Amino acid sequence: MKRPTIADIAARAGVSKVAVSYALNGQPGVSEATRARIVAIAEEIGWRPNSAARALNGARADCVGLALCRPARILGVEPFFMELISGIEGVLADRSYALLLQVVTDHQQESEVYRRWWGESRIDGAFLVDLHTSDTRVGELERLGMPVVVIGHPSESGSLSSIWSDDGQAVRETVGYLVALGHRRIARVAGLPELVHTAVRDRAFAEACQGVAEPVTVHTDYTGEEGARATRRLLSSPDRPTAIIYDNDIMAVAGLSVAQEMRVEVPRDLSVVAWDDSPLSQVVRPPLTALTRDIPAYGAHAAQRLLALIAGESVPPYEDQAAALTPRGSTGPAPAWMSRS
Amino acid sequence: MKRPTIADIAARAGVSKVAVSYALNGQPGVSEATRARIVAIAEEIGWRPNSAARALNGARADCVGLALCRPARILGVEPFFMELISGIEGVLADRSYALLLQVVTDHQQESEVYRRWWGESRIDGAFLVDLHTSDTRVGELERLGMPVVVIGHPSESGSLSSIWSDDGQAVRETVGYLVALGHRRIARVAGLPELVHTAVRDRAFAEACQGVAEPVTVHTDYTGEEGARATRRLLSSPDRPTAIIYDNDIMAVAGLSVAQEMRVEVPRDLSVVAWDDSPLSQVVRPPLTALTRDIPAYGAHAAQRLLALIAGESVPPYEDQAAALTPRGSTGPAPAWMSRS
DNA sequence: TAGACCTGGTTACCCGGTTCAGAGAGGAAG
DNA sequence: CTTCCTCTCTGAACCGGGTAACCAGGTCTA
Repeated sequence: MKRPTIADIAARAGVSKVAVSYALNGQPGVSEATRARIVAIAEEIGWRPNSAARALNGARADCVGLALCRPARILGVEPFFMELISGIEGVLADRSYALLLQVVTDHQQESEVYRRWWGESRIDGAFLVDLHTSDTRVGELERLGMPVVVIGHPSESGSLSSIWSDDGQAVRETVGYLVALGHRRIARVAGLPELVHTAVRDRAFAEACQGVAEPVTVHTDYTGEEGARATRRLLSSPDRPTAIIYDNDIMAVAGLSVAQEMRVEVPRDLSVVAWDDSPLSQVVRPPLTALTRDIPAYGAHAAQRLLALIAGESVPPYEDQAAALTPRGSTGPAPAWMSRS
Repeated sequence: MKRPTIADIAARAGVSKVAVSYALNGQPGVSEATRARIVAIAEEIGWRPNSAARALNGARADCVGLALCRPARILGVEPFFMELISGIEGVLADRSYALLLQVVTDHQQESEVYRRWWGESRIDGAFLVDLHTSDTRVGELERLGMPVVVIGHPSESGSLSSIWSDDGQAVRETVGYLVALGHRRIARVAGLPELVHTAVRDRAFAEACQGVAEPVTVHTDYTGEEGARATRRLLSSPDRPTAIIYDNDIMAVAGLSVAQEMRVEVPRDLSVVAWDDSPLSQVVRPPLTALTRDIPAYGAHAAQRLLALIAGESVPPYEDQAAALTPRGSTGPAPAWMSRS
């Protein structure tokens, strides 16, 4: 049971291969009657174009690539990537584009994967995520000449097209809110320091606190364990913070547990803010005040841009909506003892 | 800057295309000296085989497919799939296999995606997950004649190869443990009832409780909200359960919050068990007793089997390790008032 | 009535790599 | 000195589509 080809259809319809090709691609050159006959036969024998044969003629691969360079244990925990992927998928599926995915262990391997996929014409373009400061991948991808959309800050994307959201804005909004509530010692449990968006948040955080609050930033690897450890250390310090901003929700939840374990009541003694909202933020007690972003939409925009790029359009950097603060039960006025200190 | 082809290499080396093909594929038919020269040139100009051209000759696509049929919001929350995928990736990456991923909205679309990928010879095989009772996809895939590994119970996999783990065993172990702790009213907040593994757990749960405890099962859609609602209802009933088993960890965490909100202390008044362990289970307070499975390993085994199947080997159904109970702080002896009831 | 122009179809060749049937060259055996 | 074999290497065909160029016949226009 071989796969049917256009030659089979041509034989059945009593026309040449070319007529079949034109008919099935909606090109002019065949009568409507013949076209209908050919389409009916194709339908009947379940013909599908062989993507390899098409690709050979320089056609699109109808596929884009994404290599993820994070350890599996973090990937599994952070909803961010799955949400991003499902957003990307939503757009790709409409255009029958597929997503080629590979988990890699380091940047060198990641560049190699992209080079291979592109070299083998398996993909028409790719996404680049988790930008590092002075990222080697940017240069490599620029050299390939492949359409790429960087999901990250344009300042580090070189000549590649990028999509980003203003994390600084979100930081300022959050700090402003906490300061208004009377908080003067605010800590941030941040993610990996080598990531560009961590650096952006770090800087914005320091600036936003300038003159109104004492900022403390602790870097972690995004896992709950490190989030818990950082929280324990922060809450044990003599001038402990009255508010903590966590760079993801899993760490915020971990921090919340540590606070409970240390008899620090949230939000009475400590306010907690989580970056990136997920159902998780809402099921814990108290529900977490969170920086909400529509991540699937973010992915969808990135996908649209990549497809436009592949179609040959020029795509300027695009700033997506910044995360917005969604106040819930985990934040409140700074504790009274603050004034005494 | 066109991609180099074997013709370019042939021209440079002063030999025919055929010699180049043989040389680069390690086939006999060229002298070692020529081979070395050709390989060196290929290396130098950065040649990569065009996968399309290879596929055209009936070669493998070096790619397998996975279509996920779950709403995005659930995908993002459940670590299961990301962990499964990273396990699959680990094996695929070693053999330079890629994973083609698509999120679909229903089974019909899913079958269509597989049919297209296979028809277009984009993939050499696929995984099938989230089996339903009397699943239409099984028949469709059998008809395609494509190598498929079903991640689910063999009884519903038809003639397709399958990999599964004995959820019944895990249920029995958990119920036995709870009964030994004195629990007599045990509830289960289960997942989607149409999924085969939910049905398997349902049955095993009913059987395990036979004669030793009163089982109650509530079905949900795996989200925290429904988990919370189910918990609220269970804890409000006059003969409320003293232990609840949740089908995933997000619902268990939600349930834990509901218990706290209702002043039901865990584990004093209520024991909680989560199915599938994740860092999340360990960061909440108290840490959750969980049914631990090595999901990445599960995915890895599935991938190995699929590759074997593609290689033409016959692959019998494979039973992976059952989930093992990892007791933590959320389970304890049944409350004293139990004896009065 | 001749030339230009559509219509519906064909032939020929390309894409990049694989495979198969030989063709020379060189060496060993008879 | 043949004959035969082996080792290298090549030309041609092929995989399944796409595309350019062309051609026969009918229609329109000058």
